[in-house]
Amino acid sequence: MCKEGSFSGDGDGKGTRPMDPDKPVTAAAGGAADMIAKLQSYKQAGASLDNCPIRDVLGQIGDKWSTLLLITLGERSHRFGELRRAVPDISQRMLTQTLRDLRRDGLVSRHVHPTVPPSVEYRLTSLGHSLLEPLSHLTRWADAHHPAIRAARLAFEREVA
Amino acid sequence: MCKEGSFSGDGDGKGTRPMDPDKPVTAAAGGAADMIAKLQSYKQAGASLDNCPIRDVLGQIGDKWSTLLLITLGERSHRFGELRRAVPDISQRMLTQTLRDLRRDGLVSRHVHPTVPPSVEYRLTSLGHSLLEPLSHLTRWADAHHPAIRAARLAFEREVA
DNA sequence: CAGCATCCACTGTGATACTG
DNA sequence: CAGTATCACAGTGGATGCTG
Repeated sequence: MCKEGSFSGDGDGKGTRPMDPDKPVTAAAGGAADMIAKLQSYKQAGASLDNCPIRDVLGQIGDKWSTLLLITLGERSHRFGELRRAVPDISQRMLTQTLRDLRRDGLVSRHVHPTVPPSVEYRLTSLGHSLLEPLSHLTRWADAHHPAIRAARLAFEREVA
Repeated sequence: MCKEGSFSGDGDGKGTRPMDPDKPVTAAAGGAADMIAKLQSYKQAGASLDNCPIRDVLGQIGDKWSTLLLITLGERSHRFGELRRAVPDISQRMLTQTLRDLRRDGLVSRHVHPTVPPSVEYRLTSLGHSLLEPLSHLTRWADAHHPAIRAARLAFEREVA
């Protein structure tokens, strides 16, 4: 299993970057190599990769609604109903549940205003906010390469057919 | 692209974003704001967010095995059996299926060597390789903040109890 | 308004056995 | 070796109705 306090097995420190917000993106290959090396160390550390950070985080934000809510809350804090309207095709069940999971992981905080019609405000915690930046790299990639992916899918369909 | 940052000058009445004092959002806002603006434009473009790039990509790499395989293949190309050994707890069914999906999206290519015992080599395409970099930002974040997340989960458990 | 409870369909995942 | 096929099951997500 994964280690507790020190997440990187390496002692050289090249893998431990303490979330500098304006880190240069130039660490392209470096970042990837880092990631690969990290994975290797996980494999050696524990037999199971089930609870390694990568899985843990991706399992969460990889679900259907988390990122959408995270980004929406990244704009500004929203009330429950606002979120429903902001993400129209989410069911109220999933909104509640996803918010709960996000809250559970410390990414979102919940603030109840004791008014007569209850009013609950959700907003990103600092942790949640810090996730937006790495997430944006991914969404930027997704955006940039989405046409390529769709093209690949079409090509694949033809290929199999 | 991404010029539609209209929300930045929001000027809405509640523009006062009560921010956690320990986390200035300044630097992260660059990429993140872009992402937020993009989401806004998606919402306006189509009624459904189902097929927006973010969902499309995250839905793929958010599954249980894709990232693991992507990173593993990022190290070097692997044969089928090598991948099984490299990711011990994947079932052969899921390995096949995930590889197929990855291939479908043009992230991985498949090369059959017509030897007597069939030998198939999988490797990242350039598209797949390009995904490694943004992905590494996320894994780095995951790694760095995993303790915080686990702490939040523990705190949450206590809180509800 | 915000949220919970229930029922239900679909999909992702795994175990096992079989094939080219 | 590199798959495919079948079955079984758990988790996810949607629809609906109810509550404080």
